[in-house]
Amino acid sequence: MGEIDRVAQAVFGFDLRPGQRAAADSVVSGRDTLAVLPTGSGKSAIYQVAGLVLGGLTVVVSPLIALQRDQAAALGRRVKPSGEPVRVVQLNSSQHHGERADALAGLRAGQVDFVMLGPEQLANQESVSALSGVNLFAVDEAHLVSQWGRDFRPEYLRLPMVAEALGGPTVVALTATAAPPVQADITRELKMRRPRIVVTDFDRPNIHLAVRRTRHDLPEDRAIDDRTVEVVLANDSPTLVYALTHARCESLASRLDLDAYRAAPYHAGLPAARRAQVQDDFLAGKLDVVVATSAFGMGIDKPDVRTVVHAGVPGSLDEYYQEIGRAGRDGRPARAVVVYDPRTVRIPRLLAARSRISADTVHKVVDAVEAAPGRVAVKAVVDASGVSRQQVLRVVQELAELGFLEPDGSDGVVRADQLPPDTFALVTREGGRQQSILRSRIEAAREYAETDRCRRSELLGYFGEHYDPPCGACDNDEAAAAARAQPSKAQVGRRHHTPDPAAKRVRHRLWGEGTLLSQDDHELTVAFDSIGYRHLTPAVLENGILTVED
DNA sequence: CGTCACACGGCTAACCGTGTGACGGTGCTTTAGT
Repeated sequence: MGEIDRVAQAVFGFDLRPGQRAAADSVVSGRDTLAVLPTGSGKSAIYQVAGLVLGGLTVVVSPLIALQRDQAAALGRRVKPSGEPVRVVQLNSSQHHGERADALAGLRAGQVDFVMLGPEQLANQESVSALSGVNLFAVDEAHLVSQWGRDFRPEYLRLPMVAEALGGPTVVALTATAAPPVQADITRELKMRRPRIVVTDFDRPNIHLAVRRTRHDLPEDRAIDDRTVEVVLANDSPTLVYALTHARCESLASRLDLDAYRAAPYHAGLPAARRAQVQDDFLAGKLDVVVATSAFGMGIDKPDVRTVVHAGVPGSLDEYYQEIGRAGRDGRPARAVVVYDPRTVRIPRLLAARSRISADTVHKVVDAVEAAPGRVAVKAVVDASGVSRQQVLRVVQELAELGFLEPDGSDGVVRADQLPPDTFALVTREGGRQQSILRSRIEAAREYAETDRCRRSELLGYFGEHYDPPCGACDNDEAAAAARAQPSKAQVGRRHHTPDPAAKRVRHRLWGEGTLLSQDDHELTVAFDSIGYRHLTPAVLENGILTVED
């Protein structure tokens, strides 16, 4: 029995499962590691066990203060093999002065095993300078690096610089969902060195998949609400409904409330206390239905959610899979239903368009950077340009990726060179590239809703996993079986699917490199690094437009 | 970007086309003032 198993047993009282074990092994041997493991499979055990085996300080980056708090509380109850308690501290803005001072003092004295914090804390000199002896740098919910780093929380993209400033510890990134292009994005953005990627089977066979169309003769909102209520009534609760706007959350929750469900809305427009109450009530079984935006879900571990309904298709299948993954964690049958109305696709489209950095912002930031000689601090650029810190960080990040700037782990931006005259055009072009990736992800989600093929096969195909249809547990397979009049049960259970973590890399004459996700007689699906998802005819392989790399 | 509610003009009775404006997600932080 190795050190890893001993620590897992002695400290946590369980054996690691194969995926956890493989990831922990890789981390302990010093390899940067990305672990893509299904929700509820104990991803945190990986950095916890590996951190204790490696010794020293483990920095854990986690997106929500509530998650940091939960993890710290759970970990702080553990006792090391030496008999000492595991020492965990947090750093965030909700702490009292004394609490923060104690945490910093403990860190400076080198008495801490784990520090839990958000990426923003790592832009804070006081926090960073207290960290020493860091042997492991863990990024939880790592898909957010890709999902939020470019716009919403740009501090996510500064993590690799901080890790380097901390002496370049081993990096472990953990997530439940990441299609191959997202995996590539995470390892690239975190600047992981020769990353080992551990991916376990994506399929959740107990979740039945279906899509219901709305009535097109009704106004959009009414059409969605009607069909969603119908679907909720027809399925078992507890139920989680995902809506795209606050207004839909409110109207659906009140309609379901009238239908004698204990239902509540949940979105970022509600006061924090109310949100906490809804979450607690849902976990405690005091609510049948929560109607939420994407704000709901991270850190929610409720095993008996029977139904997840999407009132409108989200902006990507990555988000979709993340959200339906909250159904049926107890392994018992559960259902995921999309209420599909082509009109609602405008919402993800709008949000994608809005996430683009404005030309005006790019101009102001570029001007401010050019006007200051040598090393410029982000704060100085904020003051000089009149642009918000968030927006400045986004432009600075783009300039860094283009190789014009070298940001460092502090608040500084190091100018490698004079900015070339076409800087503005290059940043804009990069923005256009990001836009086309976002649009292709939206289209892939829409295609999932519109397909008449096996949904499991389509969904897993998006994640680069081959699955031979039919699954027998989706609406399309059931409809096909019914159409054949003599449904053959022999099909079910005789299925073949293989995780394909080493999906083939290909090169297209126009679109450059990408990952081949699926291939059959009449269609190839490729996720291109430059433009996102595209469907191609197999002829492109024969005429050499697309070539497979070794 | 796209949908929809509402107002308006046209023009004489109820309604049609056109124009206009409102609306739309995710969290940290930090500070000023109750």
